[in-house]
Amino acid sequence: AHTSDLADHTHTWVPLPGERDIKGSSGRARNPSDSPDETETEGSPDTSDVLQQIMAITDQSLDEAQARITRKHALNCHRMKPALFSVLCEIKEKTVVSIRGIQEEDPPDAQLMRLDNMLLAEGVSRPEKRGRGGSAAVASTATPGGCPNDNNIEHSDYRAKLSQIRQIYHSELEKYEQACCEFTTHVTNLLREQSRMRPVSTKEIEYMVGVIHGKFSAIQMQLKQSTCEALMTLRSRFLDARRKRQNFSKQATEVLNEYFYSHLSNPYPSEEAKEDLARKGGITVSQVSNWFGNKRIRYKKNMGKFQEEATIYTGKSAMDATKARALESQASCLSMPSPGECWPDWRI
DNA sequence: CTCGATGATTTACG
DNA sequence: CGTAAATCATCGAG
Repeated sequence: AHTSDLADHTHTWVPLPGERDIKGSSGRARNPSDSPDETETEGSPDTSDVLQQIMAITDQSLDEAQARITRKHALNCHRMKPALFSVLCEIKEKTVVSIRGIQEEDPPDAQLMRLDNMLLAEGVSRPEKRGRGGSAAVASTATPGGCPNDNNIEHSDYRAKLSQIRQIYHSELEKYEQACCEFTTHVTNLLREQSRMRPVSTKEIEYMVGVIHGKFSAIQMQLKQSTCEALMTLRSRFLDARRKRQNFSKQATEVLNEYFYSHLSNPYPSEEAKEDLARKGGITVSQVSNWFGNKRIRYKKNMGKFQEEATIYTGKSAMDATKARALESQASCLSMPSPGECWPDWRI
């Protein structure tokens, strides 16, 4: 009888003779952690259209204004003009819609900051200057430039697409910035022009400029959102790809099995051994670790299944005669239900 | 398509 | 941290 007084919970996984494998009896409810909403929204489709329309309208307005410039001039020189102007001033003073409530725009700022942070974290955002919205607080956490601890070399594909996204992002951003400037100039000129006809204070012009900037920053936010979406799509796709499995090459399997079966008594390769195996097999160290983890557990679970494989690979490297005896004993208990002492005590 | 093999991920433990 | 164990998700042969 196994004196399993409080059978220590250590990982000495030598199965005791009497114990059967109680597999799967701890049925755990799987949590449906799937995110079924993988919306495939492509880039920023309509923003540039909108922008174009806005610009078109502006141009149109300007053209019309120019077309009627003669009439304006006539109006300007009309003798009643000063009187009318003052009347307008008077009216305006009475019905003054005070320009307040300019200071909203804060609620969406949280989201904007979130997006910005994400873009920054992903390296899409350059350390660009951003004046608006009081987001100056976010600064110094970002790694400036360097960031040499990027350990994954095999991400070149990912990086390529990332830089593509970044490029698109910046070109679009620049476009918007430029459009914003142009539009602002247009409006400013327009208002200045009209200020000769009706009372328009510089303060109001500034306000309008502020409004315009607000609108454009909203567009920018849309841009950022689109970029974030693209980013997330790319990332999820890439992570999925990482999860996607590709069988190792024959060479890798060979090398791994060779090590495993020639170190059956202690199949726990050291870090150096792992590196060596990784190099020989053309895989990464963590893949080696994964492989050994899987191999150990699966070998233990069903040793009979690996008999053939074992003989193959032990025959190959033939070196460890002392370890091979473990194999011999296993061969005798082929498909017997008591794998008991067949197990050497791995892990000393 | 099914189904076992298998690489990767997650969870829990010391 | 590294590992065991369970589980996921794909591969690949039939």
